Amino acid sequence: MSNNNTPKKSPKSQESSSDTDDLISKGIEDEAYSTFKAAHSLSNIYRDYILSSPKSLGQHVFQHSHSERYNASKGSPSTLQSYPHNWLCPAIHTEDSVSEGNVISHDTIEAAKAFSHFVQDAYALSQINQDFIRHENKYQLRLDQEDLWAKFHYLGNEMILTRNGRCFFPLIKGDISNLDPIKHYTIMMDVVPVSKRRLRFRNGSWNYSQKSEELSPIGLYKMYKSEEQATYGENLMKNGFSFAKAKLSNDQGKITDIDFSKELITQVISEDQSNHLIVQSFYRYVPRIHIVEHDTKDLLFHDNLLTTTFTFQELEFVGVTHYQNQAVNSLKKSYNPHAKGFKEDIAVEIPLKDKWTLEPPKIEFWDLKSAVMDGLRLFDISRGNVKRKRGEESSSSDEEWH
DNA sequence: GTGATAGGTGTGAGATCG
DNA sequence: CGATCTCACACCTATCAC
Repeated sequence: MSNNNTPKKSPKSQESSSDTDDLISKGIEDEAYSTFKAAHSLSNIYRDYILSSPKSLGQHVFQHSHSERYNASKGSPSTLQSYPHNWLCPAIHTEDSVSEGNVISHDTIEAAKAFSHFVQDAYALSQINQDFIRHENKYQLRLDQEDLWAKFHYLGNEMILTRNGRCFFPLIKGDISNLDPIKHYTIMMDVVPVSKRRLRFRNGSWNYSQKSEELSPIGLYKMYKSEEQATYGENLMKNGFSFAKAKLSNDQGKITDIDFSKELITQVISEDQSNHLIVQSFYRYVPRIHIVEHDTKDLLFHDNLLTTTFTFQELEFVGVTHYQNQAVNSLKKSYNPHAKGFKEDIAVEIPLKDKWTLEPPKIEFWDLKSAVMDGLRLFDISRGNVKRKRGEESSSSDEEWH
């Protein structure tokens, strides 16, 4: 695409796909067009939410605005509407268009505005549906080897990353109760960044790196299905769930970019069938476990799928290629049966307790699309942040992040 | 129970990167 | 030159067929 024709119509999401095609045929400068396309696609998704599921969208926007508070001087959902459009859509702009001072086309800005209008509409709807936001979770999720997770968390857990993928240890598996025995459920997991900045292990503890490090984009955000595919609640309650085959990899060659022209949810959940979750070393992540409820055996992405998300802070880990903390290394060797050959006689120093238990998890109740969008947003922020120029580092602390 | 095979571990030397 | 990554390796468990 090389000519300079700019479309006269603003790319509002109400436009049909033929309008989009029209824009393509008229031609827009490459980078601006890809940005516009992403924004346009997001606008459509938000419009769909408003039309089909105002309640769940309200919840998502509440989460969205709430967690974006580090961008605002003082953030709360009630201040959302008072912010300018570009505050509401940080994920729309490509890093290059913003951080390197390139001119953003009129179309990009219009698309961004269209997007944020929908966000604002959705937020207004959420005000009417506060009861949904206050929904009380009914499921109960228990992790296996709770005590072990708690001990690793006490030390500051690390997970080894390899090109070919390395399993989590302890394994992420457990039991669920209070499901409807005759309904279908799919259990999913994603791994999202907790910190915006790179870490270093110095003098026996993890600290945030002082250097402004240029890191490659993290790439693919992925929602990983458990080994138990869609099944009846009865089976899940009997057999539990397991992510024992999920592996962590640092091989960015395995990353495929998300194509915003496709149906986003379908793409994120079903296209990549490998068991690899790609993360970067020396960043802190946390796995989230999602219980997705659906009426039929097939997981229909376009339906309004009730999703309950559990985040245990004790599952946080730093991705590493070699263990940094000797105590974590020793504890892994003590408990992982596959590392028996390296087991040491010296016990790791951990305070004695009657029982090591987990804190109650953070529970979010929304629909699957919102959960996926939230995961994408977290990765986008991480990506945008590492590309930020020196001196433009957000003044927000990482304590604010979580 | 036994043996074969596949695959999950941490190790450490050397390679690579900035 | 230090920090980080890669790979082959020994050692182990898990699974399967017999």
